[in-house]
Amino acid sequence: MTGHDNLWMRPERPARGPRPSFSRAALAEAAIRIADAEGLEAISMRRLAADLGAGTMSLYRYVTGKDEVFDLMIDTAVGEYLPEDRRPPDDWAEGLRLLAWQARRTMLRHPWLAPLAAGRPQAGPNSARLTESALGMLDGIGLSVDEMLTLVGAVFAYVHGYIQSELAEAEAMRRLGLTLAQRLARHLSYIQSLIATGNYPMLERMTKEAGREYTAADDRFAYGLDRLLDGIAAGLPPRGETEGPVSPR
Amino acid sequence: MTGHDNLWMRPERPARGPRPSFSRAALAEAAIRIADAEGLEAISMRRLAADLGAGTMSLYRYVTGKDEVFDLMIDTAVGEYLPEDRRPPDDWAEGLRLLAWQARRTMLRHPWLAPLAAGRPQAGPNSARLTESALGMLDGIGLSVDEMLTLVGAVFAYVHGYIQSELAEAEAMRRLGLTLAQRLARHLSYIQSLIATGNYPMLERMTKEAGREYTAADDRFAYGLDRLLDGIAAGLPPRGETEGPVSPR
DNA sequence: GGTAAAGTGAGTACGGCGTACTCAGTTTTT
DNA sequence: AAAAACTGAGTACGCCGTACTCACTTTACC
Repeated sequence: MTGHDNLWMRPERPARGPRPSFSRAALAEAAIRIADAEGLEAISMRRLAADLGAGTMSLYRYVTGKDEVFDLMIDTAVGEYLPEDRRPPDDWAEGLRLLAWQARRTMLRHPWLAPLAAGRPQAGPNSARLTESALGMLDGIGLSVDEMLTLVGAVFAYVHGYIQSELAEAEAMRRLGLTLAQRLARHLSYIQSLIATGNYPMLERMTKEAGREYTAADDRFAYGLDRLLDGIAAGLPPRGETEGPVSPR
Repeated sequence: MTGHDNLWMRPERPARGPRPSFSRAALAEAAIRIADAEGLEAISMRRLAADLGAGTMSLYRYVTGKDEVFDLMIDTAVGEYLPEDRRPPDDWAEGLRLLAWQARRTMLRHPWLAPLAAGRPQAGPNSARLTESALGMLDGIGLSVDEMLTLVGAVFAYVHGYIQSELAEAEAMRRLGLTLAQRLARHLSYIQSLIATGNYPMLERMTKEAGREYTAADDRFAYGLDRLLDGIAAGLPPRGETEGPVSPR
């Protein structure tokens, strides 16, 4: 036990011995490439090692197990939330909105990210930069740190939840049949049988009226995000005062 | 191919042949019992069959594969969102709030539910009842069906996202060390090393100021939910008019 | 009441997985 | 020169999902 049981505390280069033949970043990149192309399930230690041109068990010199591979992937991808060149807007709500949209774009580009990140707390360097950035946006508007964390947590909860449902929908369509029509027909016949009982008036309306005005996934995402930010803003203390009507506790 | 490739359309009792020795409901219950006690990973076809006192391959008479086991579990658990005895409140926001709280309570009782349900669209009978109920709450306030779906989707996105992060936190604490102190120390030493660079002023404040006022997970959940519902309400068309300032498109 | 359908537990098998362990050999720092 | 830490290769264990067969029992229909 060297005392470094945390991935991010462990030095990447050993004190002595030969130079490792690839880097953590390369490992993360290779894993991300596989997951992007073939899904999360395609990642195995054997496959990853093969892609890196390494022996399977050599990976365990870089990483204590598969979980740390996932940690590396997550933190690398989370880095894409934050473009380094642009400074965040002055308005906190604008800043969080921008962050949310960048997060969504990243999670759509890496469909494995949202489901994977949802299940584990994040502690890597890019996650730290993200937290730093988000909290920085809220600095100076009269909130305590605890309140800031509650507020940011609410926004990210929505973002993660929305994107996961968006991805699940897309994934189901991609997997079963190719066409939307096929997929609907599959479930619709069951829903029709429910409607026939007469106990589902709203579902009946749904089958008849839904889809009249097509709402893009972008717009649905924007709707919830903007309502949430509106509601938060309405509850914040007005400028100069320390207590608002509904501040995040 | 009998034509019933949908689990819910397939008759539970065969037209001929002996009575199956257990029911779909019993299968779902057994799986839920395992997952509640030992986590989702503890569920395997072999284990599930053993618990049911059945041969492993006999399960495939009830279900086409493990995925359908999950579908059964999800739909059974989702049934707990909706207590049958109580009628929903007249106010739509009150109704959705209540539903959200019931969903959260159920997902905390079954920690495997949120991660599992997030990844797949739901099409079972209880999911249908849930959709029916949620849409019914929004009936008569001047929204189209598409708008209702967008609105409900936003609320559930938040609920799912929040609970998953809540569960991830709890899980990480349960798994690593038992105490909160241990877990914090593990990551804190890394965060301290970041702070030492001077580039993370907000993280520095966080380590010093966070936790002054303890915010219960319940309160944080309520905060985001209530802000979201507030924001939605503020955007809805006022009574009697058909166009509001920000209606869900 | 016979027949066909659909259930049953048991067993075998295949290919994949994470990961623990060994080994002989090489590279780098002290 | 010595020690540390890397390397690919190989072996092994115990899980997993699920496909397939077998001899059998139970039930519904004609």
